[in-house]
Amino acid sequence: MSEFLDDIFNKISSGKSIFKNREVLNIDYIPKRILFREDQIKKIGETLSPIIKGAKPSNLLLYGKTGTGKTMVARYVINKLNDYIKDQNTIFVYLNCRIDGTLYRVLSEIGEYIGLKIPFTGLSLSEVEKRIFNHLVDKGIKLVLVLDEIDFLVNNPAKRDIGNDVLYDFTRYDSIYNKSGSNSFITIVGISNDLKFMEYLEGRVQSSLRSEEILFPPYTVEEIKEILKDRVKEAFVENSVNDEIINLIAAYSGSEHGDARRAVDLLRVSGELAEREGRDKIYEKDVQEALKNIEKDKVQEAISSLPIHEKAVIFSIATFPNGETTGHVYLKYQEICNQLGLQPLTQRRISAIINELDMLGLVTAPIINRGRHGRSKKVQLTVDKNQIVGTLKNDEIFKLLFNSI
DNA sequence: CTTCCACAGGAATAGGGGGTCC
DNA sequence: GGACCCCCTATTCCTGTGGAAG
Repeated sequence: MSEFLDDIFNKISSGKSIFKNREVLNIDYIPKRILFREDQIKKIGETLSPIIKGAKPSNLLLYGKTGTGKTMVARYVINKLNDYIKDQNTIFVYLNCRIDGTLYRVLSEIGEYIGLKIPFTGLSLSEVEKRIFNHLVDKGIKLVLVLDEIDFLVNNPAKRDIGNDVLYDFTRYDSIYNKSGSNSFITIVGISNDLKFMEYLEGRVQSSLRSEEILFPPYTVEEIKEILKDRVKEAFVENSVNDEIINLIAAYSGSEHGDARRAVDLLRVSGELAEREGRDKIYEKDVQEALKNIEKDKVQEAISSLPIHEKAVIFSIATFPNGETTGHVYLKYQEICNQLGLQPLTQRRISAIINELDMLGLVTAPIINRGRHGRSKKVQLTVDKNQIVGTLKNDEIFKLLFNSI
């Protein structure tokens, strides 16, 4: 047992690492020079530049799919801009609306950034908003608010109205709320990878929010290669990653829609695999292995963090290799609940859970019409069944199910 | 051309858990 | 302590619907 560990640790400590600077491969690393995004950087810079003189820049929207560099570019420009700003009361706030989760948390986070203590629950949204605005007016703060994945504030039908209301208030702050002559303002930089995002926005919010729009196209495979080369130079010891490996990674990750984040991630994991074996070079098999690992980790993480009923549902789905209708999945689910001693939820709820699993990318659930046989969803696993079973075997409650078979 | 299946998915509601404010 | 707030899960009730079977 302990020789095992010694073995691993020895390899790492004695063998010289193939990494020179691992940090370069982190998701939130901002490189010193950014490739293939000059136009976007320029445009954002120009739009925001009035703030250097204390004037309000117009609002801004950044569009593009995942891994096209939106976040990185936004942060890059803001960091640079910060160097030019002497005014204590000019504040840049970056936050990710999806990670914060709810509108309330987004607001309280904003509050925190501008030096306001907002309890993490208990207040009404309008109260939080009022406090933020009052504080901004009092201190004369100039706020540039970068809202990453801003679509999360309005793409939830249940909360769409509230999301729109709050965004509207924020865009209106300068003219309505702040009439007392202080020169405080709010500029919003929205980032979205959902191109349908606009449909969720009410007209009144749209017009003020989208005064400037900047598109981030997917990277081409060639561009991804260049990006990878750039990172390799900084991150790895010389000669540990050759061009073939770079081409391979670029091909794997770029073919779909030019996702640079995925490419860099793949590079990092490949490197880690090679390092773990004490090698000084990345081989092709490392990349393949890394590809598998990334997928596996994602699935495992997604499933193990699921609530118990959702686990039961996905397990039910997993028993039908060719997809099944909601009704049959529900019957199977009830069966499983009985075996586990669980009170089954209603079908309505299961239907919603299936949709949630769909959103997580674990299943597909397109609606199908079977005429006389009604209308349903054809629910099918998109990941390997063995991964589901494997993960659930380690689950405290699901273990019972497998032991009894 | 009509029927009618097997659900989808919206709306209203409840309740429990987190809290603040006065 | 009471009024009130947000968040999330879940229930009940409901109306809507594409197309094979008749």
